[in-house]
Amino acid sequence: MRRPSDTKQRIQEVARELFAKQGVQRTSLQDIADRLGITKPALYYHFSSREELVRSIVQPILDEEKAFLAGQEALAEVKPRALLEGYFDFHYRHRKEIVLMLSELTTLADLGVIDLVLDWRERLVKLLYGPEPTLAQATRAVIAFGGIQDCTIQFPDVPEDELRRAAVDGACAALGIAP
Amino acid sequence: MRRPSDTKQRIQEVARELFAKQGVQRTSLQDIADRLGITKPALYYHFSSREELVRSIVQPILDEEKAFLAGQEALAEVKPRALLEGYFDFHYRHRKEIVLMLSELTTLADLGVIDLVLDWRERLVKLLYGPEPTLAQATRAVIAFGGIQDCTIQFPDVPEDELRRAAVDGACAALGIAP
DNA sequence: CTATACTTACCTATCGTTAAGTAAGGAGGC
DNA sequence: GCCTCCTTACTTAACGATAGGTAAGTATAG
Repeated sequence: MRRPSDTKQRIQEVARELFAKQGVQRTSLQDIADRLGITKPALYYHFSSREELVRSIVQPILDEEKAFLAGQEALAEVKPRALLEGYFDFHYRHRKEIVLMLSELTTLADLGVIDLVLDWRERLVKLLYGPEPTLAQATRAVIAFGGIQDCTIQFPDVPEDELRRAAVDGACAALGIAP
Repeated sequence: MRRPSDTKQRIQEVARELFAKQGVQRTSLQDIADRLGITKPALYYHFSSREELVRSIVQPILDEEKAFLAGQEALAEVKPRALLEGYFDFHYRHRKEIVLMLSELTTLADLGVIDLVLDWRERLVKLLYGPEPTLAQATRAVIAFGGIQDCTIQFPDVPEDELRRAAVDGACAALGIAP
């Protein structure tokens, strides 16, 4: 037996980097292989297809968001500020991958990302305002959650703690609840 | 002489539709030509390249946003609510094209769209809070403007007037100003 | 006759993917 | 210590499909 290599992880790192920089669609397997100093078919030793490589990067994040939502829904009572903070933390942690997901939604349509994102928004609103929110409530929620997400992307140089406070305060103001 | 045709406009209509539905990158010239019942090289009679076709759809919107911002900056005094309403109207009017721009930012990197969008955000913040906004002010602005944009995309079935009131009210709340 | 608005045929480049071959190196028998 | 075997981790070569793009020819209407 030969000892295992860390090539699979390195492929994912390079893919993440290139996907974020130049887009999923515009990144060819050749680009990734060149960057690693290996050949294109070598990628097929580690991933059965290009799609599997993309999925291996995106899927864990989708699963984590799913788990976060399920956890919040299981609570007897939702605390809005805690929900917003959890939402911020998740999006801050994965901001790079989230940028690439948002900036190429159509590419990831095969993975069902679009429907998932729409579904999340709906469930988040319901967590705050119950099953039949008014238009005013729904718009406030879109502004608050969308705004938090935007903030994690928009201010790369601000320390996490400081940004979390500012973003969650802003979201609270949009929702009309005490910070 | 033969009379001019409206084919050029029809190409743009079909392109807009397909770009929005399946993405810019995933839409080939063949797709567009097939949909119109003409051949691929016929597109080259009306547009010198694929990129020129894409640009012909995106550029007018970029120009309009630029003009909107310049107009607001030329005002002696900026009225926040009026700024938010103007921002809403612009984004509502072009929401289809804006979806395709946002959902494929990397594809449009050649057109400089990413830098433009970042520049706009900066100028919008400065319109509200002057040249050196605090972090709290900058995050509020991102939440407010990003939120308005999200609302124009998120609620396709809500009448424009109703949505404008709800979205702008929500943005005002995020900014902490009277609706 | 001439400009318009195409079509037909074809080019080259690149894509994801596969088949087949190979160097490296630990495991097990002797 | 050495040989054999098998797995790991690749490489080389090539495939078919499809992309954007071009050159040359043609039907139509003023």
